[in-house]
Amino acid sequence: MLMGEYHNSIDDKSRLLLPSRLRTEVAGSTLILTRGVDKCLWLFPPEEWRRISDSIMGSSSMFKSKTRLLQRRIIAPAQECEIDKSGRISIPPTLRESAEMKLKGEAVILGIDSYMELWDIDAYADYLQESETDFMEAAEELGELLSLQ
Amino acid sequence: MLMGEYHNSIDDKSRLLLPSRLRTEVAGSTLILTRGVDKCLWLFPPEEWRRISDSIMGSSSMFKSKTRLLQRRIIAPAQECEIDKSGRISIPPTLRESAEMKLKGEAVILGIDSYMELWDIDAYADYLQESETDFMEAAEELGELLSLQ
DNA sequence: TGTAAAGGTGGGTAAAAGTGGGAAAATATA
DNA sequence: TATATTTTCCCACTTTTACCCACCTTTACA
Repeated sequence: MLMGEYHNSIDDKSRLLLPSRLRTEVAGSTLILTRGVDKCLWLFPPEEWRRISDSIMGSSSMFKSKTRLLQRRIIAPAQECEIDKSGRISIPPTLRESAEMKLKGEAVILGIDSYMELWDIDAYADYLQESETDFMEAAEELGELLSLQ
Repeated sequence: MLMGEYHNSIDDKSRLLLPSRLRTEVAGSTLILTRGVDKCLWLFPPEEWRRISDSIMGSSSMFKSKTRLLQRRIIAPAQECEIDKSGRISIPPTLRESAEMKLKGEAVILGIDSYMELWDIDAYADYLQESETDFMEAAEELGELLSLQ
């Protein structure tokens, strides 16, 4: 299970080192990188990506507007990427820019169960701050849910 | 499977380079270009185009107004186009203008499973912004779908 | 605390991808 | 038929990417 929050920097060739703790959790050297919901990138092992993309593509038609939205925001931006011999992935410029990640900038890498999230460090700080109230609410709801069990 | 979001520019001869990653996925050098739903162009491999056009023409009659609309918006504007030796297609001016794409302007190329979408970069940014709320909704629904599996 | 191994960083180089533009061919115009 | 305009084809140049290797830093352990 992927876990952990790490801060690594993107080099001037748009490469990002994946922490070795996370690397050992994913089987092969191929991952799927795409735009996430919110201002971040998602990084999936291939089988996990297949689950997501199948459920978007499966029940859908290019003639439905919600399908097209999901296809354009999630499916289309996706890229296969290889982990190089030093454990880095190379982030295509279009994807990097969509998450406001800068060359030579600090990135946050989150391990979340079966996938990873990549954030620009400032964008992530902003996100956490903006959503503090929502987080408190969510925590309350979770508390109620748990006390019922 | 076609995947990826790319930004290339249209040159002053109305030519657009198709990213090599997408080119390798389509078999031949002939593609069908037509107007898409929303302010974009659709680019199909011939067999995929046949599927779409058959399904529009098949279930329909020229004496139904909605059929005529689909025929006029999707079927009629379609053009065959060839990929040249440098991997570019030449976009006919009428189609280019229907998607607000400018000479020497930046275009967004989306790979979506079995076809491609072409957008003017500003028009695409506008589209994404306008549909942000819908996207969040669609993402929530997708989340519920996935958690049931 | 020395040494080896693993983890992390930077950069050089060759190949591939992308860009622009000239010349020839085709089409249109006078 | 001569001239102008557009389109197509091709070539050369520039930029980007992929791949590799060397080295520096941290960690683990004797």
